[in-house]
Amino acid sequence: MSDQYEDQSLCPIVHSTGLVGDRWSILIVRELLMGQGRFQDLQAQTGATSQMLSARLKRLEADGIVERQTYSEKPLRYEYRLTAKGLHLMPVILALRTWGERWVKPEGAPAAVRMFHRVCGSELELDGNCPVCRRLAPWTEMAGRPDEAWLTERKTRAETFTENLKKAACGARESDQ
Amino acid sequence: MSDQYEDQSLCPIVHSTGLVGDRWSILIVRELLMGQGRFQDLQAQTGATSQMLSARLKRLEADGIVERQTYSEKPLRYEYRLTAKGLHLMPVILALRTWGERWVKPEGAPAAVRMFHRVCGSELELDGNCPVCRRLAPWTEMAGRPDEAWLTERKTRAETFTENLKKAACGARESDQ
DNA sequence: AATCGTCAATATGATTTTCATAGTTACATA
DNA sequence: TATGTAACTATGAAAATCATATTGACGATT
Repeated sequence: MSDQYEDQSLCPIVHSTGLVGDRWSILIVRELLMGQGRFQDLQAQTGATSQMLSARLKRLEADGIVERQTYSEKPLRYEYRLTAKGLHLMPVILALRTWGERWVKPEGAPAAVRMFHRVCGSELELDGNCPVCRRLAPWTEMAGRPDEAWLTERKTRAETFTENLKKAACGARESDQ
Repeated sequence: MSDQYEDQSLCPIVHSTGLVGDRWSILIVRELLMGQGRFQDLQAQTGATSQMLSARLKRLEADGIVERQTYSEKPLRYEYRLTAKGLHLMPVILALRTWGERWVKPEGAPAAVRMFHRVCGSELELDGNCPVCRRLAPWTEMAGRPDEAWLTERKTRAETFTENLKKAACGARESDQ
C-alpha cells in the first residue's frame, strides 16, 4: 500500500492503522497509559528490543502521538509521554481490552485491570456499562485499578529484565580481560 | 516476545494484539464488517498481496475469528465471514474509526461512514454519543451508512484492481508465444 | 474443440523488517 | 579507580513481506 493511497483514502481505519497498526506501537501506548514513560520500563514491559523500541518511539513522536521530555539534566535523561492525540487512543486500548478479556484470555483468569465509574464509584462491566447509572460510561469518566496478580506479573518482569542486563554486563567485563 | 509469555500474561492487550495486532488483519476485519467476503474483494479493498491475504485469512481462521464458507459448489468457490468472536471486534474498529476521523484524517474530509442510532434513528456523534437519547449508544444499536464519496473510492479501487489483473493476464499470454 | 475469462489461491526470488547480541556515551556513586 | 545506571546505537543473521508470475478447476464463447 503506497503512502499516496493511504493519505488520500477516506477510510479512517486506513489512517489509524497507518500510525498504530502494529503490535509494538499499541503495547507502547498501553504502557504509557499505565504511567510508565521511561525507556527501560517500556522495554521491560513490552518485551521489545531496544532498537525496536527506539525506532517506534521516534515514529510515534514524529506522528505527534508521544513527546520526549527531559526528566534529568545531568545526567541527561528522557522519558516519554502521550500527547493529547496519544491520550485519545484510550478507547482503542479499552476496546482491545474488552475483546481480549472476553474472547482470548483463558477462562477464569482475573481481569488485569478493574474499571470504575468515577462519577458514582461503582465497578463497570466489561463492556463499559455502569450498572448503577444504567448507561455506558464514557472513557473520560473511567478509572482503572490494576489487579494484584497483574502488578506482581509486571514487577517480576521488571526484575527479570534488570537481572538479565546485569548478567550481560558481567559477561562483557569478563571477556574484556 | 515468546508464545509462552503471551499465553501466560494477564494483560488482555497482549492477547488481543497477538491475534489482530497488525495492519492487514485489521483491514480484513474492517472489510468483512462491510460485508465483503470474497478473496478478490478483500485483496482489492485492503491492498494486500494475494499471498499476504491468504496467510492472514488462514491465521484468522485458525484463531476462530473468520470462517471459510463455500458459496459455489461448481466451480468450487469460497468466501470468508466473521464468527461471533470476529464480530465482537466491531468496537475496536469503531474506536480506530473515531480516532482516525478526528486525529489523523485531513480536516474537512467527509466521514467515510455516518453512524445512526437504530433505536431512535438520529445520527450519532463521532464518539458514539446519541444527541437525542443523550447517552452513548452501544455498538449493537448502531447502523452505518457509507458516504457517497467513499463508495466511489471503493468502486474505483475495485475497477482498477480488475483492470490490472487483465493487463497482467495479457502480458502473460504475449510472452507465452 | 480450442480459447478465453473467472476466482481462489501458490511459487519464486528480491527486498525490507525484525531479532539476538553486544557495545557506546555520559554521568553518578562507592 | 572501578562499578553502576539510563538511554540508546551497531552489526550480522533470521524472518517477514513484496512484486511478479503462475496454477487449477471450471464455465462461457467462438
